[in-house]
Amino acid sequence: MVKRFSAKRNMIREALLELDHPTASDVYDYIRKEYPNISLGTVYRNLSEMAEDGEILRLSMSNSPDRFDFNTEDHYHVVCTECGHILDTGEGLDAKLLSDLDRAVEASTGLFVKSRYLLFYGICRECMKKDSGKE
Amino acid sequence: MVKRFSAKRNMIREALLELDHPTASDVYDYIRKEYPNISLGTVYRNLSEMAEDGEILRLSMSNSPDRFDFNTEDHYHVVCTECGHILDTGEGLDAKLLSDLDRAVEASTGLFVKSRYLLFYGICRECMKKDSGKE
DNA sequence: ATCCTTAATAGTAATCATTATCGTTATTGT
DNA sequence: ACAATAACGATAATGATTACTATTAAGGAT
Repeated sequence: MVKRFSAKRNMIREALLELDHPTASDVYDYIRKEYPNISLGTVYRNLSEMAEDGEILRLSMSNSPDRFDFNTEDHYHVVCTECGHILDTGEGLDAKLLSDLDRAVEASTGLFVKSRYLLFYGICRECMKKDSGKE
Repeated sequence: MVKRFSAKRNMIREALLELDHPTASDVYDYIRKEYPNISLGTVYRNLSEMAEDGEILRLSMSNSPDRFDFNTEDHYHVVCTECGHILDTGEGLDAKLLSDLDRAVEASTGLFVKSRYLLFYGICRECMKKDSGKE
């Protein structure tokens, strides 16, 4: 199936650059401000295809809609449990640590590790400041 | 809200012991074989409450329904991308490796890590044997 | 520049997982 | 036994996502 040029797909790319780990509906809302005639289905279809093609990443968070990331470099995500903000780890998350972890998992399970999905939860800097006053 | 005895909840506990990381509907089907009058809503409600209470774990896999784990010990999960089988890591997944990883993430993001969700993908032993014949 | 094939779209229906509602049932303390 | 209300079954509702269908529009061939 040969890919054709699509203005909508480019708008979606632009939205991904502009927004921070947006959901499909974030992207939809963003584009709709300028071009109210885009369809939510189009957003979902394009995001899914782009993720399928490896052009973007799909992040599945528990209990909330999937999010998408234009950054396909090897990196991971952290979620602030206070404000919900999602941050990227720098892409050089110590490769040795990760491969040691893979080896440990392999030793423990017998499964040959091909990839991993890591998500960290905690308190971000901003919320730490905000919270230090109260409690 | 004081918890009362519930025969259905005990059936759900039993199903969790019997089945391997089941979804809510796996549990429902399992119990229904013996007690066809159980309601799917009851299964969902109990599983959610038990997970909320920390009696069991809720695992959210991407693109598939949540799964539940009676084992609340500190451990992680690996998924075989061939057969879909979910395996537990032994619970002693080198605490030092994990805390080193936390520190690396903290250094990279500024977020103070409180917990993590780790999922590994790969090929399990059985599928490795099966596959070694072909290709 | 026009024609053809079919990718892409808008609009909407359908599906899937999950939660909420509500009238009834059943546990447990009095 | 009785009253208060947790738990239940049945089913409606919600939210996220995918599927369907008729229409539009890339872009290569004529």
